[in-house]
Amino acid sequence: MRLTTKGRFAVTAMLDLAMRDGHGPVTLSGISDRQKISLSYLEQLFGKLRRNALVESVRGPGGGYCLARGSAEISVAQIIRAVDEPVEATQCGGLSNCLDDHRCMTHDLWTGLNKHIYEYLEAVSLANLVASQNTQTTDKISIIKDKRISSAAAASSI
Amino acid sequence: MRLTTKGRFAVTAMLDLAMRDGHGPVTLSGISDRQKISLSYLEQLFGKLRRNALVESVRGPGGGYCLARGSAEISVAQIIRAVDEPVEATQCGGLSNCLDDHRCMTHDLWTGLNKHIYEYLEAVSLANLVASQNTQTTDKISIIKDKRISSAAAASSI
DNA sequence: ATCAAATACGGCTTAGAACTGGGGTAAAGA
DNA sequence: TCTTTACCCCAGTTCTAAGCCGTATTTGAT
Repeated sequence: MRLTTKGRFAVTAMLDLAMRDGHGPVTLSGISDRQKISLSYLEQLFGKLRRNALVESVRGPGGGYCLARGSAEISVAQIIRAVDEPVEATQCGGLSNCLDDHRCMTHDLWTGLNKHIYEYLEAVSLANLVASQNTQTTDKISIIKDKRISSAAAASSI
Repeated sequence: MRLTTKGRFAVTAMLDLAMRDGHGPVTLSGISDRQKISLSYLEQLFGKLRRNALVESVRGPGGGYCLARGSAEISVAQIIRAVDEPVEATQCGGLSNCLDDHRCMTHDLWTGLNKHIYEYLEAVSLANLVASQNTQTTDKISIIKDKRISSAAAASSI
């Protein structure tokens, strides 16, 4: 699984949708204003999100986008997978044809890492994010504490 | 923290180094042959690794690169950080200037995610990888088992 | 002492991905 | 009919990924 700004933009936009869930369709220009993402880029991203059945669209005045399911049923992993078409992580290309020794030395490594990250992101739903958004104050305190502990790491803006 | 093929190439190359540690300098052209990474790209990557004090170079015939420390002292996170100069994950740019409500909605989200991934990669050293490389057979079995459990996820080559 | 080969080192160039911007068309409501 | 929206396409820009070539430096051979 790749982790780039593209996926983060998509998650940000979907979180914006989730926070307005139940109040009718949300327009892309609204998301563009609030989240400072260019409108045409949002159109491209939501094209993929729609084709992956994560959102539904309504045309015409008062139209926009809605979540295709409940926010608890949509994970961060699903969003990133929808917009970030997966590139082969290992050199072997597939799963089975890498039996010849060192050629796929790192196959196990990336398989394990991908699995770990994937499981973590799969466990985080939009509903989780909305909830943590609403308890922002207490969260921020705990995050500041964390930053102090691993200050060197945080400073380099990983 | 970004996760791209660039970082994976760097880890693969460093793992090649680690497996030959103690047998004198390792040439980039050797790594290029074994790992199928272009020589010029390796040169670029090792420039960064050297400037980040992860490897040491020896010029001239018989020269090459050695690990700057023991393989147990070098983590995957350090390698990725060395070659993948960090881009700002959040829109706020910094840490403190994002108090105005929804503008940095996703700040906490990415901070938490980055922390999680970083800690995982920080815990994996080159020595760990070399060790798992030597017990390859048993590892592969356990990985195959994992694949079966989350088969849908693995199939999409995350 | 000189030459040639091996190697690291650094600047330059190309391919592709990540965005940005604009135009036009279709649907739906006012 | 007019406006607002999604939807589609293409062209341009900027940045990263990846590859290429010239130069400096060391070593070994002559």
